[in-house]
Amino acid sequence: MPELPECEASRKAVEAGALNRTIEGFEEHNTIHLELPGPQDRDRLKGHQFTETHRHGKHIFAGSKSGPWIAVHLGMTGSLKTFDAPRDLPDYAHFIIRFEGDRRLIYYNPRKFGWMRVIDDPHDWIANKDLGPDAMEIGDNMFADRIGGSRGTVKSALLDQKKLAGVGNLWADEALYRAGIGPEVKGTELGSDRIATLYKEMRASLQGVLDVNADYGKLPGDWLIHNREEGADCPRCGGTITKKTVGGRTAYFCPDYQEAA
DNA sequence: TCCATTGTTGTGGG
DNA sequence: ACCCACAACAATGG
Repeated sequence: MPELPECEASRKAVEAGALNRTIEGFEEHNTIHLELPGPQDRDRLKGHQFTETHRHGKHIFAGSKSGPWIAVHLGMTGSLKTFDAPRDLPDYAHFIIRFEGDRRLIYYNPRKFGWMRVIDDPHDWIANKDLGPDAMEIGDNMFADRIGGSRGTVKSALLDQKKLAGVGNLWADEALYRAGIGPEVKGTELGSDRIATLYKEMRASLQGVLDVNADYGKLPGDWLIHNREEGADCPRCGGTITKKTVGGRTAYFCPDYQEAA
């Protein structure tokens, strides 16, 4: 799932392979129902270069001081990669920006939930979107206010992009697991100690995934990510991993390791 | 056939 | 007015 660390891996791919080259053209394949830049926006991009990238939560941006920017949302299955004149692209390489020298930036998205738009400025755009602070940028006090002040479940609060941008279903579960907090605990039931623990463990979860560039196979075996199956043994206490819908999403957690209230 | 995933949107309750 | 919960929607493969 492209959450903050996976989006960061895509941002890095853009940073490494798609900067400082003039945009020459576009290709698209099987793009029905996928929101992409239209003819006018493509004309705006053509002839410009991307010179910098930015990421906020699950949104990725590329552009330059004076030129247009692209804003990208990867939905649930998207990714960005660069190639030199690739052949044999899969069907889900839906949109391609072609730069000088045959370099290509490819927007993959098998499930087609997601989009790419052309915008003027990422910081203005973020400010107008009612997005919360990035989960790796937010400070401990603001985290405590936003998550601890939530009357709903702590899991719903972590997933709310207006409170905190970047955490999705997988890493919300991982953070709660590490913190020993049940997903159905209310934000307002968390004391300052447990909020502080959750803040620390959320950062540790995200940083751990960032450190392996979102290659899950490189994460330690005692992470919940490797045990997201009903009835699996909890790698930390020997309890049983349980599956339950919380806040409309599937939560996996260990009722023994994670306190209910 | 149903389920899983995401953000958005609309509705309704407190 | 605000906060929160829930359902529906989009595409697709398992």
